[in-house]
Amino acid sequence: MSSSMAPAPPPYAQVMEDMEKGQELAAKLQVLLRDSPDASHIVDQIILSFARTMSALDKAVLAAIAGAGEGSEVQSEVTCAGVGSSAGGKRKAAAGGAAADRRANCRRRTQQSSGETVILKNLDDGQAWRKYGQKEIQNSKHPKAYFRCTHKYDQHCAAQRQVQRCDDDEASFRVTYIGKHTCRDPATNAATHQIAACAGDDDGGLHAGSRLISFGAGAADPTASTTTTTGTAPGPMLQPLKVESGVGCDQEEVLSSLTPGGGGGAGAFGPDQGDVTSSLHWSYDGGAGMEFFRDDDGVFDLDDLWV
DNA sequence: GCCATTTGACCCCG
DNA sequence: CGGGGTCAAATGGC
Repeated sequence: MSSSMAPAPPPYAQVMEDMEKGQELAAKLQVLLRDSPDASHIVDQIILSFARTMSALDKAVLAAIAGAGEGSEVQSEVTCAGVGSSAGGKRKAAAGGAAADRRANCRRRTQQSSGETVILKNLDDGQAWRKYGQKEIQNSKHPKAYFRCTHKYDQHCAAQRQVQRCDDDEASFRVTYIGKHTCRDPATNAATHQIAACAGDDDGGLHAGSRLISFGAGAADPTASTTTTTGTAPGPMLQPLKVESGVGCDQEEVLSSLTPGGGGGAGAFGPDQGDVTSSLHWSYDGGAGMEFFRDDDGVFDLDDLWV
């Protein structure tokens, strides 16, 4: 967030300033509430919301300044889309030796270029993530875990996130969000419903329906894969949940059905890993007014700001 | 049996 | 060439 972004119009500066202030205050609040896992978690969410909003706003402004044109493709989405990748493309060339370049056409995202990085103590953000990889990172003590939206194929949701435990603060995680959720996850809604219960629950949050994992408090390794299965789509059939008008928060019917089976997760693994597939809580409606900053297609209603 | 996680291999980019 | 991101077979829980 370079404050030297000269052309930033007043409204933008104003918003950013307020956001930063809010984030700052939230951070302070977190210190005061560190005794309460629940409260701490909520503050995490608040901080995350601020971060995301600022990032989104920042990008939107940059794009606008760049010249209404497209050009600004900061990252070249990993699009292997059609190339029978996930569908039937089994790999297994290693053994044989015939390195079938199944990914020849796949383009990798340029580094972790764009994405909103935030430091969190809790990893559940209300979204359903599925871990697809983990890597030891060169200058880091902890590995980085890679997640994609559970509905990546279901609903073509491009959201991804990378989680890595901070080197200096073992209790915190550096979470990078890449892409936006374009899916409509039932679990999220259910979660929204649950949060209330969780909040008042002193049990640490681990509840029947809502698998809330509360980190922070216990010194226990937060990284342990407390697999929270998500209320993923019950079957191979993808439900027609996609919102059409894109507008509005996707919170309507609250389903109470959580994951049928799933779960799993090999129990054996050595090192730590900042992972945890989350599945509950609220979706970002908390920020109320913030919702209008983000749109389902990376299109921001700047008009409202530029006035 | 289904599905999420684990983990090593593969591949692209700097 | 090495690091980092992704894939997919294997593994294991429910």
